[in-house]
Amino acid sequence: MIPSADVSGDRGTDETNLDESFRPLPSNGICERLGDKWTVQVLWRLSLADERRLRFSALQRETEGITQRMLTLTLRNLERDGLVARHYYPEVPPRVEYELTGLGVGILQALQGVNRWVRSNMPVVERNRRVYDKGQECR
Amino acid sequence: MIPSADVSGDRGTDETNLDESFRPLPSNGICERLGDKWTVQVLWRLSLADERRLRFSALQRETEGITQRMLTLTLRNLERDGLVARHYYPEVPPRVEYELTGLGVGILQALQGVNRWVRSNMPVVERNRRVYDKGQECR
DNA sequence: CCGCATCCCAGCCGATACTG
DNA sequence: CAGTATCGGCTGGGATGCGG
Repeated sequence: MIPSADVSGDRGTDETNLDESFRPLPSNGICERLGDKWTVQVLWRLSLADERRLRFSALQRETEGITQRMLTLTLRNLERDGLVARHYYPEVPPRVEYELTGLGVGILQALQGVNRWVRSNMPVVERNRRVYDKGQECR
Repeated sequence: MIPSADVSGDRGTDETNLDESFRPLPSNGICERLGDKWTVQVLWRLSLADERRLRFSALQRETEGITQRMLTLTLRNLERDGLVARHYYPEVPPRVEYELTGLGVGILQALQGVNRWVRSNMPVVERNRRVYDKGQECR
């Protein structure tokens, strides 16, 4: 479904504007991860932490609505990708802390563009949706 | 009939580095859309088109592996959000063309950061995954 | 040519209960 | 405290067929 494996990072010298600047598609690979329900939220929470590390329970408390199961799964995937580091302290009771890696910080920075776009344009999109739905309902 | 070009770019005063710069979370809203399997691919294909408009069939041909059903649904959602404009010509046989709106171009630009990140860092992530999986299999 | 309707399955994700 | 295990619902999305 995508020949994703051979990206051979040939430096990102170019672009900022449209036209010829899109060579590869941003899709798939990481984007699957980012598409997961909780991934971005969790990364974001980690980036906001006063201390750079957060305990599992703190992370759950601060991530509105996430279940223990999903937090575990999300963190496992992020750890596997190398975006988050897990620190395990075999005490009693056990303590586990998570922190962003350099890679994790990088992807959050890469998401800033989307973040800004959403902040300025989400209201427009929502209006568009209402208008569209309005137009549909009387058929 | 399209609210296209009003990407009122309200200045990008802030950011570039982490710490205090993340106020709102990028999650949800549009991100649900972007998380859909085909959304980004389709937007990307539209941006690559020599002519700014593409017929449904052309879009399907150029989007590797998408089904008719999913292309229809994806385009409907993008149209609803105002990211894509639909042009219907009631000929026989019918012809329908799609093109990016200003909003659609804008979100693609916003995705450039992610695009670049993926290009430079995806190989690292894939290596991380292999290492992690290696470490897991012998338990 | 374009797209809707139907059927159906895989997997995500939530709820809940159990361990070290 | 920080998981793991299990069950089950819901929905995204593929396959196929029909209709204007």
